Amino acid sequence: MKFLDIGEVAALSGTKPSALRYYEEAGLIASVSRHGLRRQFPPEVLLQLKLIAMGKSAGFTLEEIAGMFGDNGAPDLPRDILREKANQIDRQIHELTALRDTLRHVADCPAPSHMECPTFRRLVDLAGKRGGKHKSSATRK
Amino acid sequence: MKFLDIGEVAALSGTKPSALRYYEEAGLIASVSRHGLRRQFPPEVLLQLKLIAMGKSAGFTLEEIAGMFGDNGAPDLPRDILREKANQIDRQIHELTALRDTLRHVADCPAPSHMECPTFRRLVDLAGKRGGKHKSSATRK
DNA sequence: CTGCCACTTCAAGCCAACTTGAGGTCAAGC
DNA sequence: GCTTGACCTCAAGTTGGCTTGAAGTGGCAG
Repeated sequence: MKFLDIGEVAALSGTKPSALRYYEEAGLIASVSRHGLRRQFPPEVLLQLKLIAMGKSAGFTLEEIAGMFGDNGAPDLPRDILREKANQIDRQIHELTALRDTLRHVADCPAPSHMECPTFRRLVDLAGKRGGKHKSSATRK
Repeated sequence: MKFLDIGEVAALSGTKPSALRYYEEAGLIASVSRHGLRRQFPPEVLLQLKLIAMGKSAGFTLEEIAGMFGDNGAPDLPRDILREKANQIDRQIHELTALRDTLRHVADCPAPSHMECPTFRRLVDLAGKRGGKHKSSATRK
């Protein structure tokens, strides 16, 4: 069994050792044993880290990510919850698409003030149209 | 001219007054005057807040967002920078799409361990393939 | 056997993005 | 003309996600 030192994982994944320890603490990854004091990570951890990176980039908190992928590293939840997460992400994709298109439009639109440009307004309107829950703004307390 | 009280803006946008003041402080939005002590916001601020929300959901910091949209509220940057931002977002959309598809696949795949499932691995691999800059992980100091 | 150096723990620090709280102001309705 | 309540300021607190620093440990090359 070829296990990995924290430094190797760091090098291979681009994640700093301190962050890796933090992730282990938070239950997102797990080392299988110790070699002396040193954590030994199974190679799968690299895949898990990729998933974690994806989740972060999706705007999920580490806690949400931890909930999304079980201790074993692979997604491990009731199917309908997974689907709900997927839909959440889908909504976000739509928002991002609108933002991307808005920026692209602005980069090409010759109008003096974008606020007046109907295309601009339509694009922006198009954004928020999706129910708008996620973990944002006005839902707390 | 019908200007808006901070409370009205809050109600209409779903952003708390404290956050609005914070945004003003940070230069993301601007009030046009005061009525007594009270900030008076132009209606455009609602559109700006939508753009800000989009930017946040895209994972940009407030500072980046402030840089993306000029004081006037509309995007206001050299075209190639706007295009670069748009491409950045595009990359993120690809990542999110991969994550969404991964979750959906897992929700439907009957394999006992996803780590073994080739479809799963392919989906995950598909994610990171895009150069991977953005403001993530291994770029700091 | 001796160092070296990559690791270890633990506490404290840091940044972003807000929120909370105390104490104050002021225009509008009664 | 007084109260009320939505606003104000400013300082401090909170949360998430790490990083940094000090002090210690232990496998392995020489």
